[in-house]
Amino acid sequence: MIDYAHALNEAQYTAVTIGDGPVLIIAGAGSGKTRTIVYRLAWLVEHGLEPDAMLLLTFTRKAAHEMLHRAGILLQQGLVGIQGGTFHSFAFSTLRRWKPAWLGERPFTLMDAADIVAAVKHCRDTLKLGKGDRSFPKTQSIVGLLSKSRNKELPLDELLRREAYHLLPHATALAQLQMAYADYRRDKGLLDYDDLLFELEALLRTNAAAMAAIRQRYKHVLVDEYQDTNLVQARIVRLLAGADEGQPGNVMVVGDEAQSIYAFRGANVRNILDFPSLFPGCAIIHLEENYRSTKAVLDVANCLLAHAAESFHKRLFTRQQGGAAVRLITAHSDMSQAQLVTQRIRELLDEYQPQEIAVLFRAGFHSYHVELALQQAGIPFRKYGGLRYSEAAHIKDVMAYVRLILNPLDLPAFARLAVQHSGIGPKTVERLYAAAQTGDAALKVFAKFPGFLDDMRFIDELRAKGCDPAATLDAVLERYRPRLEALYPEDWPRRQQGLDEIAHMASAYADLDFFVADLALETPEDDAPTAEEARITLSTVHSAKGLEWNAVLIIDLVEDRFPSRHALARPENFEEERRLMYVACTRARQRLELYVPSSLYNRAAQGNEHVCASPFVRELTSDIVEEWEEGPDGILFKRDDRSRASTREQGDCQLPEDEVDSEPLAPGGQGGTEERNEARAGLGYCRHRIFGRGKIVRQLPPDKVQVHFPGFGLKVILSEYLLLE
DNA sequence: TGTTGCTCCCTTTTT
DNA sequence: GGGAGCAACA
Repeated sequence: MIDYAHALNEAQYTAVTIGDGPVLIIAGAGSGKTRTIVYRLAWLVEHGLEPDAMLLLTFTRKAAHEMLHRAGILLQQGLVGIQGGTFHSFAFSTLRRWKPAWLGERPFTLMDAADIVAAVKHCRDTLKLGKGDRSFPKTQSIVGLLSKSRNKELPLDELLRREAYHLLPHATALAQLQMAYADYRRDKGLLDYDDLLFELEALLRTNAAAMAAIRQRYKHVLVDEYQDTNLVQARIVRLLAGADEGQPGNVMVVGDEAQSIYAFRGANVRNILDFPSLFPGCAIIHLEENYRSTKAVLDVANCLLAHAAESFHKRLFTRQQGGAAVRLITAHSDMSQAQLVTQRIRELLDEYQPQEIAVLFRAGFHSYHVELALQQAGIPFRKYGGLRYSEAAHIKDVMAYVRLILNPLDLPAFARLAVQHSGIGPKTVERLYAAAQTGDAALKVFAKFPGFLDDMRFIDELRAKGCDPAATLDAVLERYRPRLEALYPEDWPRRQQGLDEIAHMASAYADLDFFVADLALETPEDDAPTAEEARITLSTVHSAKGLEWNAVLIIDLVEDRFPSRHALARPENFEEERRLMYVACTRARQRLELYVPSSLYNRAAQGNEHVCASPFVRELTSDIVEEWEEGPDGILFKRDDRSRASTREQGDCQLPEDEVDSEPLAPGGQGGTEERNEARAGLGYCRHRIFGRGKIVRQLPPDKVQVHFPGFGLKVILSEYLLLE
């Protein structure tokens, strides 16, 4: 038997050994949340619950695997049968078992990000929406809006009113697109990420047999990162627990509202706050002691939360005293920042294993310079977040074959293959696709493109053979090889390696459709269990969620980057950036270093552009961070307290609130101003200091100017001297 | 009419 | 580095 009382603190012990019924665990960063879930799984098994009667829903598949693995070790037995994974992967496997009724006999395919973009673009082109209109949003942003409207469950026009006021003139067109895109998926048997969740909910509500079978199977449901669930996910939890039928429900949810960082995709903090009222009689347990970080790290984290608009009534505490001081490092530029980071990592490598070091950043492309510098220094790294592995062109090509084998109606895949043959463009694709559906009339159109006809025959053969995933991938790779060499004469061997990796992964699957779905649902990074050399980690903060390292370096802590410039439009977005910064800092166990470049290289300006330090950094007082600065010779030196005060004044671009005279901007107004005059300025907005980019609309004598901030939907009068640059 | 090639512009976060 | 738009070519 496991000695639970000895292994856990009091609160953790209560959580692990609590009886049936709903439980809410509020777990601060580093408070042993994973440990608690792992022991809970083990405890349930020790107390007679069959492993396959548990459902563990986590934020990434990796997290689920990790927890199941650790619970298995505790119990000294493999935990066969526990269903663990993301909401999306659980939805996929459930829907595969109980297909949505509207599909009839047709197969369905899960779309990946690229398919969704291609589909929406197709709809946009077909409807001829926004042709030649530069103010019409890009396909990518449209995809984001459509998904957001579903995730937040707001009608599109309402969403636009709230979050994209400037797009209101296009509301009708976008609504049209939304419908066309829905029809498109329905016609072709395609599901996007959001469909998975809504179809699962529909299934649980309407298919009594399926519901009964699922309820029969899962006696306990555990949900991790509950603060990042959206409305439909919360309803799914309710349905699974049977709460709608008045049952108490054996459901344990774990989360931390201070770490909610997915509001942008519809996550709703209300879910965790409202849990007690939705599940009456639920037990609430707080895990507050931090076991991860030193006091120096927690001081910084607590300082960030203390400045939050919403109070979290939360301070992390630790018994670990002191620790290395948190360093705040100012570099000349993003280039020299990369050099400093690389140099510092070299030093840290004397002290830590590579896998104990991470560099974190707000957006994927921010790490570009650091990647180069590390490469030159010969320091191996692995990057998470940003551009995905499966989004590489050659991988998409190969997967297009595979998808067509599964679902002949998959238009994005069909188009992808077709346009590779010369002479086939968008119009011909449509004719070919239509012909392919009707059968015999096909040959005439296809005859002009024998290469493509061959492709189709090849696909039909493979479909008829019904090969296993490994054999299918082998056949497709062999066929694709000549094209790969022709397309990428320089680096095809590297790409071939990636393809071989994909083929290897496929061999772990019995069913092709699960393989395709998994590729869309999660980046296959946790591969390489081989004796590969250890690497340091580069990661977006979002992808670093739930992970921890001994040494964490956060880079590009400047305005417009962290917080992201997109977060300036609304105060609540700004608050999410703050929580994101909090998440980033609390990943560190022993060492935390914050890097602030004073300038960023700007290609358009052909030079370095001065940038202000992130407002989050400016909040940190000199008693909790140790300040270092890059000297003219590129060597770091420690700054004394007095010099700090003056640099802070200089870096602070706050505008006194009484200087701001703002009026809401009429929708559609002020489109396409020719003024080349760009201004950066700060203006008081609510209680926050928010900075953005605006255009000078007109000069107002003697010393004021009117500036339009598209991001705010505002025109403001500013004193000229307050403008930077 | 449809395809291909060229240039300009912007670049969040994820299932 | 990729998407969108525009102009030249088949």
